[in-house]
Amino acid sequence: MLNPSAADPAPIFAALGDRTRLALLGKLADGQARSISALSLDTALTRQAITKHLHVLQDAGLVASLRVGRESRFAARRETLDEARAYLDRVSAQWDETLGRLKAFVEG
Amino acid sequence: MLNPSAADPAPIFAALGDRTRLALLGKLADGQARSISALSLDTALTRQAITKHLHVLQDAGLVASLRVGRESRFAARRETLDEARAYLDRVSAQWDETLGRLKAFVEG
DNA sequence: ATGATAAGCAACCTCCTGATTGCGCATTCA
DNA sequence: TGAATGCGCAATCAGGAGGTTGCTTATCAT
Repeated sequence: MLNPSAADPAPIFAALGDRTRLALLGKLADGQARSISALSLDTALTRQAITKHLHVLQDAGLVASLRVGRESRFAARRETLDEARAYLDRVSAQWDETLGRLKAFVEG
Repeated sequence: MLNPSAADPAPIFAALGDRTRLALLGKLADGQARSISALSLDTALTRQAITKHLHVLQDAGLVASLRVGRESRFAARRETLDEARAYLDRVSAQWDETLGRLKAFVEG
């Protein structure tokens, strides 16, 4: 299985837990693949910093890369984000089954 | 506004990006409030380690604590998890608007 | 062939994180 | 009152995260 963190969503959330990386995902949200240089524009960070962040996203499965000529293009991956969504939905559903939470909070 | 990270979901995801903390949220998923000691059972970690993780979750707004006698009880907070869900849903919806992503991935 | 552009690699640095240990304080119970 | 329980605080430590700089390699255009 090449899919990273199939049954452990923590690495996915960890990858999402950074402003810069969320911004990168935002830039890739239109579905277009972009080179590292393109993704480094409008950023205070260096190209290498962006590269590292992209690799973190890639290790988490949130983006995929493809080398085209001298540039390597990154695109967002749908599946992994859906994994994270599914996990939160599951937790949320579990919480839904328990009412009177505030009551229990006081009474223990 | 006391609500942490109202417009910046990164800290929420960062808090979720740890196995131990996800496990803690799992234990609290039944809506019951639990003491630190109770949450430290069935764990290889020390009580202090659990305490730190709980504070991380609290700073992110994912749990709330209440001191009762000599114990401090933690309970899951619904709102912040919903924030994270809403964010992922927004991103996902944005991605939905763009078809032919794989096509664009090659063509750039 | 030459120069510019895109990216990779490696070393380095600072700061944060996860975790431990040791101790002290408050609360409950016998 | 005295012992046990639950917790907080502080110091400490190893390792990883985020970021930079410097250099090299590959590709494209002229």
